[in-house]
Amino acid sequence: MVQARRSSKKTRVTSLDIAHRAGVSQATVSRVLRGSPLVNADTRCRVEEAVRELNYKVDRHASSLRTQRAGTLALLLFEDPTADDSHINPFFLAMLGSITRACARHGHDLLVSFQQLSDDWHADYDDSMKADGLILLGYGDYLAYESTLAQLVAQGTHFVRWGHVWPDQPGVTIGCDNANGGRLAGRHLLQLGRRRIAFLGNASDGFPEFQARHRGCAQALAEAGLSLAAELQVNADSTEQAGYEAARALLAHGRSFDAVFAASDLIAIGAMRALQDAGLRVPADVAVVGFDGTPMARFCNPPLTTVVQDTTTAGELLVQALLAQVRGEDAVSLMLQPTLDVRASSIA
Amino acid sequence: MVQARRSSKKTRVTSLDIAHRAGVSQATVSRVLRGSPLVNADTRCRVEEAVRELNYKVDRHASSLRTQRAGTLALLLFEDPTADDSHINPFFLAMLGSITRACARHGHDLLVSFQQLSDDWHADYDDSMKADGLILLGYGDYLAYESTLAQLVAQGTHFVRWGHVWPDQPGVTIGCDNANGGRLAGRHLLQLGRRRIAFLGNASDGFPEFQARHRGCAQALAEAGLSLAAELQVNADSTEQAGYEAARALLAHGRSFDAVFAASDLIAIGAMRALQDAGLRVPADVAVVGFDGTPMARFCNPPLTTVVQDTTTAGELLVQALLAQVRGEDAVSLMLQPTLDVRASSIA
DNA sequence: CTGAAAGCGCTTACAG
DNA sequence: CTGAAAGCGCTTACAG
Repeated sequence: MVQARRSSKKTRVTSLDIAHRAGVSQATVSRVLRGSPLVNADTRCRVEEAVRELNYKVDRHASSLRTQRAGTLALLLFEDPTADDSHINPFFLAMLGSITRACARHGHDLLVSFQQLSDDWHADYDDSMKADGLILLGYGDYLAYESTLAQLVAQGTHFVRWGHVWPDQPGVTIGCDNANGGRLAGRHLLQLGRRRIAFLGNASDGFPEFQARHRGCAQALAEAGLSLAAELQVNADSTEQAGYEAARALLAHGRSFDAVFAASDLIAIGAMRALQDAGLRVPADVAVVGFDGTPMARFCNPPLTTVVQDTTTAGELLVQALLAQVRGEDAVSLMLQPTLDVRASSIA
Repeated sequence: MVQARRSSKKTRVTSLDIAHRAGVSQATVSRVLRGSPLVNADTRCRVEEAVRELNYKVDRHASSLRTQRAGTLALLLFEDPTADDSHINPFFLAMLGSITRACARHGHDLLVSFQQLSDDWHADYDDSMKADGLILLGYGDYLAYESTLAQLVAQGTHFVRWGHVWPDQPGVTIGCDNANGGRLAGRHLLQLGRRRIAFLGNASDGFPEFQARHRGCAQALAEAGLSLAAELQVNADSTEQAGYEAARALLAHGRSFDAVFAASDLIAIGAMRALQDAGLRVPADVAVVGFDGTPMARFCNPPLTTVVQDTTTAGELLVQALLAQVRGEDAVSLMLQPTLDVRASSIA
């Protein structure tokens, strides 16, 4: 099989070309480029000039082959297999953005890959040396891939995960204090005089983040001597469609409620539409609070009160924790504190 | 500087280990893994078994160093320097998603990088062999980087660009038929009986895509013997904020209009808010049409009529065109036809 | 169909 | 401070 060469391109400039031009050995060129202090200032200048003149760039493959380090991290984004093509969860998209920037700040490249939880993805990126470490991001049933995490640890693969933080979890996890986020939402609604709060979102064991949001909200109510009524909880995945349907189900059952705490912004936006379609006013009849702090929350009508996860900090911490591991240092799991953005969906 | 080794990890399995285990030469292992037909079926099986048993993965750096091909594409996303961290244009985020998937389908990895137009980015990814080719995506003033494109061509860098398609452009561009999109929007509004159509978006030479959308809409009006009034055009970047301000400016001037065609969904969503804040009803008083077909368009209130760019097809075509170039084949620029999604922001 | 060997372009002890 | 040399792990003519 004949592969076309990049015919239009001049033959590649190597460190040997630089060495000739600068009148030094190839080893010295390498030292200059790696920033070694063992180089005479004059020599350094000559080499740097040659590098500039010939527009030389170090070959990453040769360098990585030698050093056994890729200078690259891989982001594996796990998607709900049912997700349609254009529909990546906006929260994870925001995370992708902040992780990309964090990688750049730390001088690393980022490989991005979308995966299904069911895939046999494993540590392919790591094993083939494409990346020094993995960042795992995603939704779907946590239980489904817990065993894979243990395997990654056993193999010595460097990785960090964004998600719910448990006490004895395999590997390093950075996550949001979801319970506290739920508490913020609950207290806010209580302050507004709401008493019958519905929770929309899957609160089963496979979805520990949603579960913690639910638990936190329940705690806030308990502090006030109230409780989150079980019949006002409806399961929903994190999609607008699921939120719409969950709110419809709630209405269909004829149960009275004066507030909705949705486990995600998408669910909240879907729920608001269902409420409005049913002739209810938001927030006059039903106050709505979401979770995530996605850009959409500002644009919907009415603008959505939401528990904000700071994706910029999250991305930075994920990258820092991963690079620490790569350097052989210890990294620990930790939780970020969310904040509440109050908008018109909850206050009149 | 002492670098910690990945101490917890067993020493790396190489093709030589596989060769020993399978009782063949290392060269044969490589042949099997590359899918060479010059291997006995039996031998192939033995090698494949050893690969499985030892969980061997080809070292990408060694392979790429030898073949001079990275098996990786790089996506350079150019951002408005003023963009705040969490605020990547949702249209480009959707493109990122579809490009990631398209790369996976074609067996390539994707490196993602955010860049500022002003940066001296150039062809770093290509020169350092990190990627076989570049996908350029972004907004901001086109004129600002046209010369850089010519330079890429001169260097023989493989790249494709998403953007406005001109007749004699350097390199390969895939883009939307923006003029036709503008025509779709214009005709739609005319059909609804609207006559005084405002255009929100920067229609200067530096923004050829917006300009084409404006031109197309003007043509639709011209076909009906009408015209797009110059005093109803207000510049706006593609942000919700800019859309809000542009609509405010329009209202402040006291000019009458019964429809808004916004150059992007973000502009449209901002404009809708400004109109509603001013007590106008959408669409009863003013019909609004956006451009892009972002997910947000469905969620806002009222849901937004918008000219849809098919990001899935766009991503696939970008990757195909780039890989064709990498193989040494010719690739040509082409335009995708947009469609119109009619929603409640234009029809009652 | 298979093996021995060269070589991709670096980095880094080692010797001076 | 600098150079000569080994070697990272592959792929692919070349010879059989």
